Amino acid sequence: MASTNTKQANAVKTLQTIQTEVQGSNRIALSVDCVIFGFDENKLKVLLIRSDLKEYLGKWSLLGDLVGGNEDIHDAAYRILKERTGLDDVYLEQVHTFGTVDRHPAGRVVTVAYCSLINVQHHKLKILDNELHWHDVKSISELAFDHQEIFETCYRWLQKRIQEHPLGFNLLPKKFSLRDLQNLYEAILDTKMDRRNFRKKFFAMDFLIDLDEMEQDVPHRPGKLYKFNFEKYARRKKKWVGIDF
Amino acid sequence: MASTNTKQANAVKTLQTIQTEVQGSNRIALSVDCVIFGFDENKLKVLLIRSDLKEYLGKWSLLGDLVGGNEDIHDAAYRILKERTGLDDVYLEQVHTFGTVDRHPAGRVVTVAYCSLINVQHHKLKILDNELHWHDVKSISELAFDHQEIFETCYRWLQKRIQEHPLGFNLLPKKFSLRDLQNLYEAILDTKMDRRNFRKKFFAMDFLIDLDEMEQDVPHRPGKLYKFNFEKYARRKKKWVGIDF
DNA sequence: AAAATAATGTGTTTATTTTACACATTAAAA
DNA sequence: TTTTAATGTGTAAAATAAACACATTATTTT
Repeated sequence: MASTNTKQANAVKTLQTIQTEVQGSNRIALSVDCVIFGFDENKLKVLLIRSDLKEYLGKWSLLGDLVGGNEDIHDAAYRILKERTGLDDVYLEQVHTFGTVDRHPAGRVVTVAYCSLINVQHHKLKILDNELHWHDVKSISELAFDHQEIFETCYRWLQKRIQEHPLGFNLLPKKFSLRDLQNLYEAILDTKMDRRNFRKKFFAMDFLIDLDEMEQDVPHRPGKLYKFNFEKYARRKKKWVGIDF
Repeated sequence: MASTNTKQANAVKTLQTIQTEVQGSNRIALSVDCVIFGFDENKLKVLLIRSDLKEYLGKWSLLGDLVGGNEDIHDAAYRILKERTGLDDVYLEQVHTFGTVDRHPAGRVVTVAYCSLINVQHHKLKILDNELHWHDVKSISELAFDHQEIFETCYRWLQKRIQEHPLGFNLLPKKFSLRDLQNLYEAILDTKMDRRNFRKKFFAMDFLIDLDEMEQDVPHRPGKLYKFNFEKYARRKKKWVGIDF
């Protein structure tokens, strides 16, 4: 609870003083953990790796690594993604920082959780590591460290976020049908929606571009393909006040 | 961009190996910065302190401190609040972590930003530090370090958050009038609202308890006083899906 | 004491958004 | 050719949000 270095709270400090503190004994290992979501076979997946630690053998864990002393935390997250998935043009967003004292058996490690959404099809071409596995989010349990908590925080974040921002399209191929899109939302939110109202809603938003193409090789009547108009979305006038607890 | 310690990505590591890394050279100073909001004279305020650093003399900065090597980051945030405001039963929530390499002149310091909402009346009794000042959020500029960016991130967070959660009541006295509440929302969201619709909305939510008391010492017809029913709010059934970009 | 003032407190109408719901169409499969 | 299982579309009802005006009350002013 107590830190050693600021009981005389308001004395004016010199850069010298601060430097001493910053280089002092209470420096902490900082890591980044990535919760990498994918969407495959109409199920929401998360990419896990068998724990690095022999002590956690058999447990799955998030993809993480220490942040370099000279490395931006955001860069660290991208580095991990690149190393693990081979992808470098991915959606990535910081979610939360976990800083309890005993969360890591090796010592004090504070970790910053990032969420990433990737296109599994795209990724499959590059995956090469059989310690990695796409897990169905519905059957996640008993992760190593506090990764269960981190995962749950990120999953809740995704559920909320996807309702307010067009993140989900990062999980789909560039061209998708409205059924694909609805399956995605239903999988992430774990609910069923009315097909007609769902379509009406997205058409009304007017961010979908009709590609005048049809699905190929589907075992039923093919649906039309669309892509998301990110440019138009960026230019939207954002709606504002609406109190709703 | 590169860290030294995980190029052989998938080798199984022992606790020993990890410990070496965790105690290694890339440990980082971690700090917490608190964006403390208050509401006074119908204006949203933020509590700032003259920079600790002589080098930043004249600049205002957020209230922060290094996190102790054995201190939970959340505890660190509470500690700072307690030290600076004398208050310990405050609303506090983590917002974002800022981790660019050069954000602090004294060396590598990654900082976790927390937002706090406090009751200024309550706080005034305990304030004792004339290096501290409540600034109107509308006239914030040129803060020390990257605190301008941190502040703006937290302010946007508050604007969004207050529309979805009953945070705002932490800024008001326990007993408040509906006019107080509307003034609060108008100040935070920087907008005007229709009084009748505002009241209708909050009454419909049914989380306000009518105290059967009136305002005292106001230079006009006194309004009724209410308090927020946090217990009932906690038991609400939360509404769910509603896609709206 | 009366009149003027400046706020509180309330209700209705309209527009918008959301929900519920059913049938025709198309391509693949049988 | 028939069957099947999906796509594609429209409308009515309900709920929510927005626009809007007047009576009431306590204070202040005259």
